[in-house]
Amino acid sequence: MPELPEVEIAGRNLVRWLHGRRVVKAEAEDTRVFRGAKRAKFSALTGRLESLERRGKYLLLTFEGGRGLLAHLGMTGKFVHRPGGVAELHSRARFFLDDGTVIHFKDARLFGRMEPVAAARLRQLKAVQALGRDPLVDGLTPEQLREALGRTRQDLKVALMDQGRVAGVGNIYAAEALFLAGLHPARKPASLKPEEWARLSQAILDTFASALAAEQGEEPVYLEESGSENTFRVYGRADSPCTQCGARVQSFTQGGRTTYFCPKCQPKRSRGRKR
DNA sequence: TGACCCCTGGCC
DNA sequence: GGCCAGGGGTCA
Repeated sequence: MPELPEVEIAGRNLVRWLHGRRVVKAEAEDTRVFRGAKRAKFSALTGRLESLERRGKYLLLTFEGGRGLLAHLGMTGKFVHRPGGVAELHSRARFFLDDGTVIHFKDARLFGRMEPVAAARLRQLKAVQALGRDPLVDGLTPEQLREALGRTRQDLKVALMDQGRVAGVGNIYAAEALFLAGLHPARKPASLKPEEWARLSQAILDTFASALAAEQGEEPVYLEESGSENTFRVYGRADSPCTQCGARVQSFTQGGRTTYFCPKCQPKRSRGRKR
């Protein structure tokens, strides 16, 4: 399931696959992925891809002729590039290219979103306007992170996952970044010291950077898909020994989602960190 | 802020 | 057979 790094890779793949090629036909299934948007509008997404931008977990695509597409992968969405004439399980929309290949948008659970809209309106869409700072696009200094999270009374991890504060951090990378920073997920943002903001902003950037470096594959594999392996430091490791200190990793529910953390590496009380 | 909803599939 | 899942949206 895609968070910022996976969406970034999806965008890079699309750009690569469409480079120097044209979409000769676009077609979509009648699914809730299109949120009531007219399928005919999707069919109009032909020609060259003029630009592609990622904001948080959203992709903003502009095709020639001023036609745009807002895409969100949801929990199980992905783009794949296939030879023509190959059926693809859960394919919800397809771009047929002038070299005979096909780009499928697959989505088993239909939590994804594909919204054809005039390119000029892409950035004005409410979903895009509501996004907070994107760490990779806009940068993320300790001060900017504190500015984005510091005034809420939500738990630190819940605030981190709020797309209106920082865009692109989901459940997995929130857990990973907090572990890297040595911060308990239930800390209150107001209690963080300057050095803790610094550790956290750096941890977010590092977590994304290493995920991006590891995911330079042709095709994304999400955790929980068959054949996938848990390479995360704490995420999904409840009751297993911490990869850093050996203490038992714990989990609890926070904001409706499961949080994983190491009680020893991420103490509830603020404390200096050994170096 | 929290509860529930949308869906299907994989795992125990 | 039941539980769980990394997304967001909406409602009270």
